[in-house]
Amino acid sequence: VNSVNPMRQRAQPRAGRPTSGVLDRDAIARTALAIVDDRGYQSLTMAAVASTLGVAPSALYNHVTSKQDLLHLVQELVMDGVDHSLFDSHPLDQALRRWATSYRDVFAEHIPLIPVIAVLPVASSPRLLAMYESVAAGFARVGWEPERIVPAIVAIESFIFGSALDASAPDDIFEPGSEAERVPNFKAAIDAQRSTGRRSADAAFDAGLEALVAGLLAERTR
Amino acid sequence: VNSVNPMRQRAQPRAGRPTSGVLDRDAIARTALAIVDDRGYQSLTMAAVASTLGVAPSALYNHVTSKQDLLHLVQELVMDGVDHSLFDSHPLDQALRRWATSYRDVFAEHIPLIPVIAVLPVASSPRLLAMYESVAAGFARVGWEPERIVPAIVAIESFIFGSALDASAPDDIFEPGSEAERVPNFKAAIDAQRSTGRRSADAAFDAGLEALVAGLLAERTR
DNA sequence: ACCTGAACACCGTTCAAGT
DNA sequence: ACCTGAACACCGTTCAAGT
Repeated sequence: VNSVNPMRQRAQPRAGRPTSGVLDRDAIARTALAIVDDRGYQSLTMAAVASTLGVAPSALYNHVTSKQDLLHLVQELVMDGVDHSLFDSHPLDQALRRWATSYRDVFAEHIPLIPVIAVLPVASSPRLLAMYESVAAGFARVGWEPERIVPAIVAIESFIFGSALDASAPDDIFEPGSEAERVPNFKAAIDAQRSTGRRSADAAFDAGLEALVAGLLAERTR
Repeated sequence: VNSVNPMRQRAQPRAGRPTSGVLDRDAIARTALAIVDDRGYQSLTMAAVASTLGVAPSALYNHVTSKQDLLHLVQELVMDGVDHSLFDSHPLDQALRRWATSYRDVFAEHIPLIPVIAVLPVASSPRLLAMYESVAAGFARVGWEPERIVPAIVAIESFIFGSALDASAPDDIFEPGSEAERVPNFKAAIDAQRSTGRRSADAAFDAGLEALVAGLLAERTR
């Protein structure tokens, strides 16, 4: 309005290319992860990421193509917590257990990434690809038939994703309530499990992982 | 505007209580399911349900408390496709296979319901409760220790949900692309699996289900 | 009791204008 | 090349007004 207005000198950035690059994909990804870690996925909006970085939401689109793309970046960071280091130094069953447990624990904290990773082409995720190579090598080393390796990996991964989902649910969802006397077998099973003092999600993960690993590694004669 | 305007006589409903009850929870649920079945979950909006029923979106809130509540109703309809009828007439392993397969097939078509059902209190879903009773009775009948039944059910269910997610993914996501020579074991496993001609999701479900059922039903001596 | 219509508080995303 | 700011096309949900 006033061309000599001293307010023209401002701390706030104006439109136009900034002198220093304020944004890049890595900074955006880390900011997104920080938001998720302390406020959860429902708080992860493009506006929240932008405001944390001190830019307008539209500025993000110079670096990421979409929110889906942003979630891919977060997934890549989060995959760091999955431990597939044991496959070249330990027995297969031990390496599988360690891998599966760390994988479940990571994704139990990142449920909304599960649908993202499930449809993500592995070629676009270096860490996912490195993980699959480690696990595949672990199976190959003990002489598995090549065509059975991918199904085994996918089966364990499916169990992991389902278990992560389950681990994030409240503890009391199995309470049959007023219908208890109409489902006596289920009610008895619930009460018996609860009396062990363990979370049913944890007991289920342990029992399922043992069964799956034992079942897969057992010699088959069909 | 004009008090003698003949347009006051209209086909469109006005505000106020209609002479016949046009809406109820069941009609809303069936309309929602119909939209999902032929246009998918991304088309399931409160506005779409309302417009199909010929009402304003806000009218739905006289019958459902939220979209989450609407999804519960859809889940209840969809659970009808899960077959838990074999547990009182067939061997446990056969009943488990039939149950798991139908359960996976249903939820592969209803992926967005998986997070809904994972946190849904069973007391609020009669069909979910009936299903758990059947499965629990199946385990009890063959003499399982009561405290092991719920973990076994939850483990299989976790595998089912993960497998449903996996079944909905595109077929070519495992293609390592330009990174192929850096992941030789994984590449070889992918090629070997593909040469079998089966979808890896289906091979994984079969292998995993066999391993899980065999592993769970095997006598344990720890 | 149960509808309409207007409004609210968000979303992700696009794009012209600026430097 | 990379930012701002305005705008768009949605969402789910609330609520006063009406019958």
